[in-house]
Amino acid sequence: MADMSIGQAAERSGCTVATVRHYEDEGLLKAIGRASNGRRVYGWPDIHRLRFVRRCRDLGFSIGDVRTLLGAADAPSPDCLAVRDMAVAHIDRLRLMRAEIDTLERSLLSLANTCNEACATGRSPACTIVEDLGATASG
Amino acid sequence: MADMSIGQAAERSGCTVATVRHYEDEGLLKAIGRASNGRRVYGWPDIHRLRFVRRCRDLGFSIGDVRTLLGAADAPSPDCLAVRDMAVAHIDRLRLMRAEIDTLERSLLSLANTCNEACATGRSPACTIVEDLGATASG
DNA sequence: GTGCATCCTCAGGTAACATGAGGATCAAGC
DNA sequence: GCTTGATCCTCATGTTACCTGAGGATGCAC
Repeated sequence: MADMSIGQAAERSGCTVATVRHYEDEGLLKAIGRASNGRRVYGWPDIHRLRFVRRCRDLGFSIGDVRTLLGAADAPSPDCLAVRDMAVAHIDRLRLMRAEIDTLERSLLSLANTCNEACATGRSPACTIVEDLGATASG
Repeated sequence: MADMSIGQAAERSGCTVATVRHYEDEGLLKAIGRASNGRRVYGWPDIHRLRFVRRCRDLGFSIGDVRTLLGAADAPSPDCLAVRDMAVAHIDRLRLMRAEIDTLERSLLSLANTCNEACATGRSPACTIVEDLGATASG
């Protein structure tokens, strides 16, 4: 069950083959073995590491973040506090993103309503949606 | 007051100089005049167009979207319904993004709590945040 | 006339992979 | 043994929306 191909490693870690190679290029994996024919050989520890990276990326961490997290996880006594701090910092980033999204949604809704009211049955010269899009204000 | 340099155009449209040139390269601006010394010359219509593009980008539309929007706006009788449809479609995208952010935030919060509870006073071998990050589950 | 700011045109970098070229190898079926 | 299709390899380029820098010309103030 050990000694998997890159295709199997990709499937079992939830990555694409290209992504697995990319993570290796980025130095996120420990030395990957090669068979005599030159093909990469993966074991379960590699699969777990790939899943870790994949999950961190899904959580929105950058490759650089993951490098740091792996460094913390690889340490003799993992620095959980550093990991928690990165998580907390990332939560703050997510909240900012959500606030921006909320603002954008309100702007777009009022924009769309401009058209809904003026053009209930079709195009109307009274619709100002195009001009509104060009307005200077920031919403 | 007309005949502005690219620097002035950038300042008045809320873009950087590089971005103004980029939008021109992307074909989002109508033909920009040149002075005898080869420098670009902008008028107010160009500034308005730049603001339009900038605002659309801030609203999250891609350059391709903006191209479509400009096409609609440039038409003899602007197709406001097409513009509204793009706005509505974009609102849907924003809502999906927000849902993902909410999920990520919950994951990260429970992750951080793992550490908060186990390591109130410092690192603790009881903290599972590092292993939790590597967990397979997606929720 | 001496600087410094601004402008010009390429060219290459950024993030995180995806895609494709061109070629080798493997496993299955006949 | 041979063909066929899937998988693998490396290397190069594409994607998005710009940013940064090289190398050089110009404009404006003192």
